[in-house]
Amino acid sequence: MIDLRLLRDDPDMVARAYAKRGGVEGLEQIAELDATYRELLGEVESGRAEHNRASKAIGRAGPDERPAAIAEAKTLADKLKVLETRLDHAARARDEAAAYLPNLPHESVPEGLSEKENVVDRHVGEIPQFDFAARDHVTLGEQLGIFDGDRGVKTSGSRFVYLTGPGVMLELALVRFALDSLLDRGFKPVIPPVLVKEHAMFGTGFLPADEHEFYKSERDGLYLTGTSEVGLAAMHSDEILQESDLPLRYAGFSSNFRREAGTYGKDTKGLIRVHQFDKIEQFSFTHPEDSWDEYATIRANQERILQTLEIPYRVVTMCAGDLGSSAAKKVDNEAWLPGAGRYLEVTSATNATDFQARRLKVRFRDSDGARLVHTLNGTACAVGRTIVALIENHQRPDGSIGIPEALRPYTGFDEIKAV
RNA sequence: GGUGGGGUAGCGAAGUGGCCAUAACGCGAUCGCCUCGAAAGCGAUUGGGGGUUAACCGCCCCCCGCGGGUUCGAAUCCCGCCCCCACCGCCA
Repeated sequence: MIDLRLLRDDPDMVARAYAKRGGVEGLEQIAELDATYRELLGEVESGRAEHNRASKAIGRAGPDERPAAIAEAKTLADKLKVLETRLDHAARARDEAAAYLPNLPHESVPEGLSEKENVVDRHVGEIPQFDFAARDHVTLGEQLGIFDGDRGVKTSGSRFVYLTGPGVMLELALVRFALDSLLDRGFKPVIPPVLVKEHAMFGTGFLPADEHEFYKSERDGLYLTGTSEVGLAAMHSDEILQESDLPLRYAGFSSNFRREAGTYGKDTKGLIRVHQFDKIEQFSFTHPEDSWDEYATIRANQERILQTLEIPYRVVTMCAGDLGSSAAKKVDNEAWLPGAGRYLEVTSATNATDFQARRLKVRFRDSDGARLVHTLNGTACAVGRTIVALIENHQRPDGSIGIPEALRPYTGFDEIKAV
């Protein structure tokens, strides 16, 4: 949710900002709905004031004045009821329309309407030069018993896998490694609920826009989250935090569930695009003035993890048209996959500014009263895709995988032997 | 799932149809007085959202778990839901 006052005070600025993302439909209507709402609100409020006065007068009235006073108050009450119904409709119409408005892109976000216009900023790390034909992660993974895709399909359908043997050890090692690299930087580990109420999905901006992306338990009215961001963001909903407690930093670990609707035929094998995967996620609640510094912190953590794992990657800034609904800015790191011969998104960092905070009502108190915080999220380690990048980049001619130095204390072994 | 009790400010808690909503009372917090300093004591202050305003002041509206209803008027009465506590049942 954006601040509708912005739309009220400077509609051109808002329209220009949205035009950068490809425009939004019905911006003028929303402005009109808002104006109608406020006009009605004024009428209702003065109606209520009048009625309150009449009503209170009854309490003080003597027995003979009472019937007349009651009759007068009743007339006012009836009139009010009609107005209040209209106000109610107006508020609903405005809020429903406004709920679809995405965040305003930050000025540093490049122009562009499709992912083709995302900007590659930098390349980091050595691309490995193999003197043998590099295998892709599907071949390596099934050969080495890291995962079992066929049985995943048997049990749960396509895009489900069993992670097995060394795959499990690798996952647990990566999780603990990523967690450790955040703990000493003030991130508190959290395993959030992955089944959440509608308000959490709405508050993070995944609803109403991306409904089709998520599994839902209709019977209980709960959604399976596609990222621990949801549980972490909602953790402080309806709270007023202490200014001195900011930034609040969390390292969330959870399984994530995505329906991957509309991706039929894309990455159907292996760990790249699955309905269920585990991930360590950074999430920060910050003072609004500090959120871009925090953004840099989160991104630095992401890059450090990739570098430490000796995975080459490039940094891609999303253009305005490719931003998620809550994002003012989004930057991805894409790992190079020597086997597949392409780059793969392995991390993503978003500054949602006050967009989620407004919907979730997460505020802090300073001398001006309660103000909205900013929220940010960024992958620390998406386990499945990191395993993909890791094994493709650290494969050896004989089909074994070398474990990067920094991960060995966590795996307890320094290679996955060829079989 | 059943029965009983409960959800009011940062916390505890009073209030069972108007004179009780910034809301009694107590605690905590902040500021001031006192003090060399502190404690004690005394005094003051101490919620959120919204409208009006260029902004401030002011004025007004809304908020007693959530949503409906009854009434001129609801924290208070009625209905539904959620959550907490206790016991029972069921399950690990």
